[in-house]
Amino acid sequence: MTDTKPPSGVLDRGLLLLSLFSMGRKRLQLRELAELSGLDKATALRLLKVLVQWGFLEKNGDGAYSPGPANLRLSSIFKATSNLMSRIEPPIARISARVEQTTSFFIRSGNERTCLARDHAYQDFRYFIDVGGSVSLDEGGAAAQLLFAYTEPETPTYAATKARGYYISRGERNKHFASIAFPLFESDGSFLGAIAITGMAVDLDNETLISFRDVAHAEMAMAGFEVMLDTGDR
Amino acid sequence: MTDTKPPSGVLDRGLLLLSLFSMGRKRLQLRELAELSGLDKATALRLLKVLVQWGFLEKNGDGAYSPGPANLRLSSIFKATSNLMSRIEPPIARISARVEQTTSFFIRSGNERTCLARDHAYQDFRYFIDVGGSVSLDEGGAAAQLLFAYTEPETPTYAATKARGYYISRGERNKHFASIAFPLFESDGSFLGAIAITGMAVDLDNETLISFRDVAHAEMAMAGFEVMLDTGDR
DNA sequence: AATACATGTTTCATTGAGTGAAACAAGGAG
DNA sequence: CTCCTTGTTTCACTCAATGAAACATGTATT
Repeated sequence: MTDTKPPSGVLDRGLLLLSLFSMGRKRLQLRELAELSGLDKATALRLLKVLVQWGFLEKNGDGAYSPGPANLRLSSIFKATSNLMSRIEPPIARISARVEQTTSFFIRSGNERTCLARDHAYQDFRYFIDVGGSVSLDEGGAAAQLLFAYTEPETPTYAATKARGYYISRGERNKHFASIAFPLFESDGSFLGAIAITGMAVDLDNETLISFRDVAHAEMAMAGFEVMLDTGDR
Repeated sequence: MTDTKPPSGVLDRGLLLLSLFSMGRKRLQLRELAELSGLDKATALRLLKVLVQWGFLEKNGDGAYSPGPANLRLSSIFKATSNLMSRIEPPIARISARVEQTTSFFIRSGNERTCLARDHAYQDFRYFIDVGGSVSLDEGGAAAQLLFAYTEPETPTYAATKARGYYISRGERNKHFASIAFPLFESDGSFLGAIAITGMAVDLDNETLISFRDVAHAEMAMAGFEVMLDTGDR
């Protein structure tokens, strides 16, 4: 119920409070925020006032807090700036067109995965979260497993995933869907996030999914990204 | 050149750093951030590290900072939560359709105005900033004048604008455009922001603009907003 | 090459801003 | 009316934030 970490540093604590909000917890009141963050009520209250003052949160009539308009402002600057997003959208769209399935790019953001780019091919499922949306990593899915493998301390399971280079999930989040996820690296070898290709489980056996990965690898490589880490064979 | 206020409070300072970014200043380096905020280099550096750690900023290859993906996350929660935005979009769209001009809703956010909603009617000018975008109030425009009038201490000029109930600008920001802006209030009488209707100056004489305001007033009233403050005639 | 300059990073003694327990206030529920 | 929950204010103590200075690194200028 309670998080086990009350972080030190005023700014850390403020940003922690902000980060407690998610699509699943859009509105939180003082008590919940204090509980989830592990902060004292008085401390949380003081920080919240500042966050409201700057428009990063807003206080609703019933006393609950929710994200404010300042985030919209910064988000649109982020979109305009992020060369990652403008670089990644074209190859995502091409992969999506070639495999005729939904292709997404996820990054880890705290303990959630955020969808930075997505192309739906011809399908128009409303099941999928939108760009900018995020879900807890604990809810699983191929992309979540992959993000864990590359951002958590190494375990045998994670090491296996990394050695394999992809993760396939069937019915993990929704029983009718199947996904393959694989890592994406910057050209300097730094880990960026997970590409996931998702479609109806009945259409996609494992062999097909792996062939999709090959298609995606080729497109991403052409766009200047790395898809496999050098294992240092020199 | 330098801002005259180095605010106290660690969280304040951190959020100040975030708020320095705008569509006009998408990327800032440590020196600029320290200068603009009035903070010591060392202090700014420490705060920036935290902001990067949580994904609110990211450090680009050349050492410059820019807003990070955490903003995208919170922005999409904001959009999903803000009943203001979901309430205001339909009437904006209807006004836009009826007057066949671009209709926007601006709020004041610090010393800038942020576009919370917009409908372009049939036009597709790329001149306009997007939803979420913001520009300094000092750059003027009808919406800026109106936001000033309702959020700054009263002066004769501001009082006149409030008494009139609208503000018309011609060629203030761009010589080919003309706008009319008027205030929007919550049903409890609290000030929300400015509605602005903008189009080509040649098409829009003042009489036309004022008739647009009447259209907009009717639509906004139907959507449950107040458009004029009671002058207390009881 | 050598020098000067601009920008980023680390260190450390000082102190004042942040902390949290407790008391207080304001509702709501039973 | 009383009990319980949630939000707000107060205040003495102390730890985390501060900023000057030294250091590192990189980029122009001569």
